[in-house]
Parts: sequence; structure tokens; C-alpha cells
Amino acid sequence: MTLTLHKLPHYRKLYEMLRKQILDGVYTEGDILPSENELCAIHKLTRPTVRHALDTLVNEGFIRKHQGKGSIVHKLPKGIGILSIAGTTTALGERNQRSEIIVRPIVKAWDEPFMFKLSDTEIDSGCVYMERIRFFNDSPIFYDINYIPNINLPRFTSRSFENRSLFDILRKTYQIEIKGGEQKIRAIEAFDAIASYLSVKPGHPVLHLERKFDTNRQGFYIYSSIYCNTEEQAVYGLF
Amino acid sequence: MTLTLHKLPHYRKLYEMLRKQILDGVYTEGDILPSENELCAIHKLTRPTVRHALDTLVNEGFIRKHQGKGSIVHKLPKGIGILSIAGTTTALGERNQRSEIIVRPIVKAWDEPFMFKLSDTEIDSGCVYMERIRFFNDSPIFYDINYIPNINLPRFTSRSFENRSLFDILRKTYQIEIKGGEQKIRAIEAFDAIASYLSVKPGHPVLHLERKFDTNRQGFYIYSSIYCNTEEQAVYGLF
DNA sequence: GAGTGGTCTAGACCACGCA
DNA sequence: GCGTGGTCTAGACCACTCT
Repeated sequence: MTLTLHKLPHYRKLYEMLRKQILDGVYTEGDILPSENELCAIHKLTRPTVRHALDTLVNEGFIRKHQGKGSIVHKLPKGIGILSIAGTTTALGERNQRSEIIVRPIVKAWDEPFMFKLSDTEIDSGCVYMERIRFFNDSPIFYDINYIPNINLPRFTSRSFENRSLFDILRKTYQIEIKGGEQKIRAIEAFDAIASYLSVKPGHPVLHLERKFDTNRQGFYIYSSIYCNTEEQAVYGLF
Repeated sequence: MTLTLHKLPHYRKLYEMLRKQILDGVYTEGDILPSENELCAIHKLTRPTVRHALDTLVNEGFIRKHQGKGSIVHKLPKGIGILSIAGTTTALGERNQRSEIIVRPIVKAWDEPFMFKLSDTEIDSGCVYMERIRFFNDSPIFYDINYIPNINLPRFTSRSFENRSLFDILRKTYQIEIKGGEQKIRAIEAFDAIASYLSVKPGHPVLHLERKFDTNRQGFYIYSSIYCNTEEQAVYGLF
């Protein structure tokens, strides 16, 4: 579980460390983190750097800050945190999660019409396309269709994606990091294919998310269309 | 349209100014804002302060920053940005919006069971309850139920809410600011009341959001249950 | 009053995009 | 090479919470 390289900025390293400690239960709901001044002293950093790390944790919902009191660990969401998706680093290691490939990655033209506006470069390059089902506690919760521009991704289609995060592979193999994104959300009736994949009856309401991810590569975006069964677990988000 | 008071921090004033200029079309999609150093010179501020303002704009999706290029104004979402709700200030002035009160504010006990865990203080106080429909372009899009703890809110139930934001009143009358929050999202079948309010047929899929807002008052949260018709317009969010 | 987070200054060096 | 944003230091003062 050693981190890839130590070229991360200081605030990022502190962020990763505190985040891991919260996820590992070193700090649990309601605990107060060391104060900013203590963190400065411990890690030999200055307050703006420490605050940057804490601000990131606040944005991702791990802690809340209260003036005069301290940084308090927030309760972890019970649902599935797909709306925030921790745009920054390693995706949150959801428990009891596995995925099943429905359509292995293939190179093809973009669907027409496409859910987001594409640049000429994207259109000319075509996309790597794949379909997956993701399970939580052995129930199919997500059916997602992914579109990745076919630009400078050697041997991408021959890689294995079973039980590995798509974003993990992009990060580790191609140094592509997700920096943020936008999404459209609708409630729709499951049509036959969706109903079958998600084990619901046709016409059952499901969540439909259309997402566009920003990356650290200029002009390089990743697109996903996700159908989500919210019967048992709600989808969870912050704002 | 003068701002209430000038006691805002510097980064906040710069943020409000740039935000207003973007919304007013002074800068439009693709435009590059003045560089950080230019903003420093113009407003007599230092870079961390300017960067704080820009970071806030990034978090709310108004701009994207690109190293070596600048801060670029992002396209404004076409849908309804309820997932982010601009936790910080004046809610985004949606065009062609009006609301209709279904149940005027009344004091009552909390619904049982409640969608979020309540503290003893909250339970003992009861809540101010109200129901509203919100229209966009004359179509009923949101039906929302609001619960506000009945703690130190003199004359709240006698106020008029027509065409005024609930949060505006809380901010201006009681100095209560929304600082963030969390939400659960599901796709459900509209039951009869919902279907009638949102002008859809019973069983039609609608979005159901259960929200808990943090405020600047310690231990004071606001709760909403929102049903949303996503037939015409998608709900829009960032991450 | 002591400690906490919130705001702010005045510098510095680095990495990236572009001409 | 220049200007951009990204990171970082070393201080300062204020507002808030708790005791």
C-alpha cells in the first residue's frame, strides 16, 4: 500500500495521511483533529499549507471546521458517494464492491448524438468504449457506459479492468488524473436492457447520470453515462 | 442591488464582484479573467487572498484554472443547479422562477420517522414546517417540504415567502447563513400527491432529494425533502 | 484568558503553456 | 523567455468558543 512516489506537494501528503487515518478509524466521527498549529509543528509546515490540506478534507466531507473549537471528523456517508467521487485522488475504497465487464473496451466512433458537446479533435479520434456493471454487496447497483477519447492511449483496449478502477488504470498507466467535472441527473424509467442489468422490472425508476470529467491533460475529457438503482441505497453527495 | 454591508472579508468581496460580472455577462464562456497578479494590483491585495477568491469560483463551477494560461470562464449549466446550490451566498438568480406556497409555515412536531437523525434539542423544539412548489418557465419542477428547528426564530411563521428565497429570509432576518450540507438522492415513482403537484402521471419517475444544511449557528440545521420532475430539464451538478 | 480557526500580508521559487 | 497559475514560508491580527 506504499504510495507511488513522493513527489506530491506537502499539503497533498498531509491530506492523504489524514484521509487515510480517518478511513482507517484512527479518528472516528466526532473526534477532533490536532489543531492547525499542532499540525504545523508536527509536520514542519506553515499554517497556509496545513489549512490547504484541511480545506481539501472539508470539501470532500471528511471533516467540519468550527471556529474556536477545531476540526471535527464528520460521519461517513452511509450511501454511495458517487456525486462527489473524490475528484482528486485514489477513489474511496468502497467495501464489498466488484465490477463485471459487459462490453470490453473497443475503439469506435462516438455515439450520435452525444450527451455533451465534443471538440473536433475528440470526434476525429473516436473513443474507447466500454460497459460495466458494478455491484455492491452482490447487488447490481450501477450500469455504466464509458467513453474515453482515443488519443495517445497505447494498448488501452487490451488491459484488464476486472475489479480495478478505470481511474486507477488511467492514473497509474497514463498519468491521467481526474481534476473535477460536471454531471446531469435525471430520474427515468428503466428500459429493458437497464432493467435486466440492474435486476429491476422494466419501467422501474432509476437514476441516470451523464458525466463529464476534467483531467490534467489539456482538452482531454472522460465521459460516462451511468444508470443507478436507488432502491436499497441512496446516492449520497455534499454541497 | 447594493450589498447589505461592507463587512465582508476581502476575498469574499472580490469573489462577489467577479461572480456578478460573470453572471452579468461582463465575462462570458471562454473569456480569460485578469491574471492573479493583475487582480492583486487592481484590488491592492496579495496573491493568497486573490487565489482564495478564485478558488471559491472554481469550486462553484464559474471558472477553470489552467496553469500557464489563466482563469477561464466556464460555460454556465443549462439545467438547474440544485446539487451545488452555491452554499455560500445569495442563491443564483434563476430566470423565470416563481414559487407557490402549499402549506404556509406552521409549528409542529417533527415527522416520525425523520429522514436524518435529530438531536434531543431539535426534537424538543419542534419545527417550522412548510411546503412549496417551485416553477421554472411556468412548469412545476420542484415540490419541496422544509423543516426548520423552532429555535429562536421570532415571528417566523407570519412572514411571507412568496417569490422569496427561504434562505434569503433566514440570512437577512436572522443572520443565518448556509455553510454546506449533505444530501441523499433517489429515483422514485411519483405517488398521487407528488404527481398532482408536479403535473406528471402517477408512477412517473421523479428525483427525490433529502437534504440537510449546515448553518453558521452551532447545532442548527435545516432539512428539506425535495421532489423534482426531470422530464424537461436535468438537474445539474459539479464535483 | 487561552486556544482555536479565519483572514491577510509580503515576499519566494517552481512547473506549465505559449510564442 | 515570459507570463501564468501552483506551492510554500514566516510572520501578523482578529473572531469565536470554552473555562
